[in-house]
Amino acid sequence: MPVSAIDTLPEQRRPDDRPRLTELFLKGRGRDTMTPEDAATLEDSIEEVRTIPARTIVIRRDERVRHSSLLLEGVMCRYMDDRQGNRQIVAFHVPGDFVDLHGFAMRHLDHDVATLTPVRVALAGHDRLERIVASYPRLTRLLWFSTLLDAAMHREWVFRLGRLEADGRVAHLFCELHARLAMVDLVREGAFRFPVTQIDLAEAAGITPVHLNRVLRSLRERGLMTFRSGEVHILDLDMLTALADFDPSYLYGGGPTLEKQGA
Amino acid sequence: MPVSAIDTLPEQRRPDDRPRLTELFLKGRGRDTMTPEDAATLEDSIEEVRTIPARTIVIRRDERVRHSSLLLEGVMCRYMDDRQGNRQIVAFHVPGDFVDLHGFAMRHLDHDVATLTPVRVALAGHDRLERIVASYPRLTRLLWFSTLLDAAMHREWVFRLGRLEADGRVAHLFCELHARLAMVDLVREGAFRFPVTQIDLAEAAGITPVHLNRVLRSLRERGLMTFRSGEVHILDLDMLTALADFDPSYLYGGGPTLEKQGA
DNA sequence: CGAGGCATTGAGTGAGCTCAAAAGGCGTGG
DNA sequence: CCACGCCTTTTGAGCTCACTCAATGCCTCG
Repeated sequence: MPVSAIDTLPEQRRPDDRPRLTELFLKGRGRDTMTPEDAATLEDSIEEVRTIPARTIVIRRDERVRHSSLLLEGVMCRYMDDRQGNRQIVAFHVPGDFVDLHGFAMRHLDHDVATLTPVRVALAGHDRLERIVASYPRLTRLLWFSTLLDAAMHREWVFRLGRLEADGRVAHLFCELHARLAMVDLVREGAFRFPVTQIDLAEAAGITPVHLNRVLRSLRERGLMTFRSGEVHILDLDMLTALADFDPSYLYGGGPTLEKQGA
Repeated sequence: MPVSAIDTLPEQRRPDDRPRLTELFLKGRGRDTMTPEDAATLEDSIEEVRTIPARTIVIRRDERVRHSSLLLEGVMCRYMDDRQGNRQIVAFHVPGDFVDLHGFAMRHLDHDVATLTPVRVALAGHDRLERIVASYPRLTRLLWFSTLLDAAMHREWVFRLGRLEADGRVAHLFCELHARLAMVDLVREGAFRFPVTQIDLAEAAGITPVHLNRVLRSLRERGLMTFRSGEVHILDLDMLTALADFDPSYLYGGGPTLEKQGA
């Protein structure tokens, strides 16, 4: 359903918003270990800010990419289609996520990237990232780490799809979104906006839209959560967590350096 | 079932096997873009070679890690257990894979790592990798890329579990293994060794061992492939590929620089 | 030779699917 | 402003794939 064409509305970058654009990057995951110089360097890698409409394909698989997108506002996703056109969403992205940073090291992607809502993204040029890798090892490791966070989420999705039943999958999905959005301060009293369709959720949970609808009804009737017109209300996080077998530690709250045990 | 305890048998490193240990790393995926100096530097990061028995847990989740393992021989896996003890394998590893290189940038892992067969691994110290990041940007990007390859495989597993039915999942798994093992020259006339149990395969495919067994029978009866006593024979790769909706491009044969299309 | 793990097969059950239909929401054009 | 159309959401009915439970055979190893 996403129409192609990158209808971009380039914005003017004002000098005074310099330290602003990347402020959500790795927030709650070790951003604070970044030196002011690292932060400024990262900020300098942003060449442009774009506004993109909802339901737009931003990058097609196999396409050569020359910049990476830091999501500032809105929701994006990455997905793959099978031969019959059935879609599997492999990642949701929320503000603060470097959506396609892996495109820097991979040169081209193995999946499509699209917006689900209208978004604002900050574009980091790969030539500038190249300079970071050449001269800022600590920042380089943080960028690397952030792509590994995505990999950790992928693993958790594998777990979700491999081991959980439909209600657990949906619960897990919302537990993850709740935790991730909370880290960038987008949750208010257990509620957050996530304006996607039930079809999108079904394509991420690996179930049919019809069954997803039934699962949502069940979760609502059990008093665990509601999803209505893009608004999520978590009513019983403990029960939802238990149903999802959810353990947020894969999100690396605190960042890479936070140790759990000795040895 | 894997017993804990790292029963390691440290080997003596002979000076003459210097250029040998890392020779499978990124083979078929841009290893050739590595300069001799890069290759030597990588080789120098290896501190030790270990032999580890089958069914041994090598790294437990949350454990602080100080070196990363390049698999030389054998099969390893990464997995996560749910609260009831059901296991989901999230990755298989074959020779040439840097099994837990992500542990370098993450400091601790969100899953366990175990051997499935007896293995030989080369251990790269994180302090030496740190020096690579500080001084060898091109090699750093290749290391980064190799962790992103794992992420790409994770995504494909998400697709497999989210969109395929049991026979497709199993077919996909074997298509991937076939392609990956072929890259490191471990396939002979469509046959390769993969000495794991049907239980392991089931834990990777997200189905029960009983059903996996039925699927294997079906694939065998349809003349697509056989799996017997750790030996895989691909009999009809085209049909298997079609059944699996398999497209090997996510394995980045040729490496990061190989472009597919312009723009 | 016995024990334990793995592989295999059967029978019955159930979660999630397909097919189908209808209601609600929203934007566009007459 | 209303009507239409399209997409999304919702619900029902029947079916199927994969599950559970169970039993048996096989193979390896002590």
